[in-house]
Amino acid sequence: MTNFDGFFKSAFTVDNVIFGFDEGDLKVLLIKRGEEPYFGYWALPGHFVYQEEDLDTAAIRVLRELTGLNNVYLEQVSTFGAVHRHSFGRVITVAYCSLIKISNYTIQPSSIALQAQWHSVSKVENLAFDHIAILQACFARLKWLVRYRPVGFELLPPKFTLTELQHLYEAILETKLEKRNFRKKILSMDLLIDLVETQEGVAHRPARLYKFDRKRYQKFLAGGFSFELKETRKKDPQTKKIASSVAKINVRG
Amino acid sequence: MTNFDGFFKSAFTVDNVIFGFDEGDLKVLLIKRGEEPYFGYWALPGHFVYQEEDLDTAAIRVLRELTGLNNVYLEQVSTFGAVHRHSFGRVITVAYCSLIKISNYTIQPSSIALQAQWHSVSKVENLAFDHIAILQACFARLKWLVRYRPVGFELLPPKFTLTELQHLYEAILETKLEKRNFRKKILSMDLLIDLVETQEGVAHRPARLYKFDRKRYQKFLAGGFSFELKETRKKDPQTKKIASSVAKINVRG
DNA sequence: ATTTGCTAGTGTATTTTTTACACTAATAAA
DNA sequence: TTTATTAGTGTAAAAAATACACTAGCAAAT
Repeated sequence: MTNFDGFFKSAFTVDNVIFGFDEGDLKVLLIKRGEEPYFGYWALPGHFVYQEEDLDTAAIRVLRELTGLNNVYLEQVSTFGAVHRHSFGRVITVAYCSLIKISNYTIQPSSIALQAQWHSVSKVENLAFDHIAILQACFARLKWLVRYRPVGFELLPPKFTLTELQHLYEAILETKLEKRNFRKKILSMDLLIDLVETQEGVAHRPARLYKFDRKRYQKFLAGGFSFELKETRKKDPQTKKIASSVAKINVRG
Repeated sequence: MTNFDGFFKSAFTVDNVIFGFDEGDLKVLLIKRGEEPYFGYWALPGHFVYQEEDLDTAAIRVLRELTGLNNVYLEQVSTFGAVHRHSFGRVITVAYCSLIKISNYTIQPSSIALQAQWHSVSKVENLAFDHIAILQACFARLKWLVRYRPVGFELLPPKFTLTELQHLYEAILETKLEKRNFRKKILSMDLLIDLVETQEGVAHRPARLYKFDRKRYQKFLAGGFSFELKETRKKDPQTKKIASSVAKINVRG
């Protein structure tokens, strides 16, 4: 047997892009680093993976240590392994995307970080390591995902209004959506349960509250599922020309 | 500074799921392992990543050593890192999906493997390590991708007929498509160049040959792109009921 | 020379979905 | 009672998807 010892000199970490939604704005949870390298920089929460620990387990651990949350949406997105991305040696990192309801979140005292804070995704800059690239990859994944899977609900409180849901989509997709059509589409999916309750304490007509029908979604998954959103069609003739030659071929089943 | 030496004891590999299309069937290129562990098993082509080598570079290297091909479609899919997946120690692997034109492929003498061979994706079983799971992940990715990006062309020879293209889609999506509608959709995308040439040596009306318009695709990417395929709608009432409550929301821009 | 078998390729009516836009409804504060 | 503000609806017109039956062109068989 050839000797492979030379290869067993690397480490790997997980980094977690934790998204939340608040005040009509998509946020990401960042920590301020308390050690070198990049001491004092904002960074994605992450940690080395232990020798006897699976990747997903490590990602769940990081999430739990930071937020105290256990059962949240978590998905592996991609792996970053540029040779010199870490000064300690060869460290590749597996990026995870998670979606949490901000209202559930409380900073944990046993945290790995000096401090943790929500930042508007659109305003983040200058993170430690290659974390900006990781954030971008996860944001791109979220943008994609939200069109085909009803993951948006993971970011909202259990009860929400259709307008809140629309604002969430608009924040993630960075676009405006048409109210009438958005509602028609969402309701036609039969994935919302009308709680026959309304908002309280608002200075205008109170909106109806809904919750996500998880059971119904499970049934859809079994039978093939597609979930897309259309922005108000642009008036710009150039764009329109391109859009009109776009084609789709769906498979359902 | 805390001592992190304990973490620098791992290795990582890349594994490459190389798809090809031949005889109306989707194939994957497998190698027969010439060393332990799993000596003699079929496996995905892969290799350890060198200390001074980027992940993508390693994937490209493996592909070149096996096929001699250089400029092919290659995409990172996901990373597998279960604790005991490799008997030498902790080894995580980054899975890549690549698409090649089978006609371009010739087995390289300097190959890493005892032998390499195309296998029908639908018939593969019993691979080394967790390679079945990796293959499944990459196949799922391809199935998804092909609906939204015109990557199918990477698998066809430079000149192809619409029927060949349809058969490719049918093989990947594991479904039947309706000829008239498939053609309408594909042609409406304006991504094919009509070569005004026809097949030769067939015992029936010869089909027209097309090639993929790469330049036009670049323009589409800039302006937002969507690519889907719809299967002939099922007659089964249960399925139909579900399909009719599926909703889509597209963003173009 | 004609027929047969086969695959290529087209026309189009119908249904479904998308899009756009203007309308009505309900609440608190002025 | 009026005003401001957001919630929520009706619907016509356009576009896209679907289904299905048709015609076209070639070689081999008769």
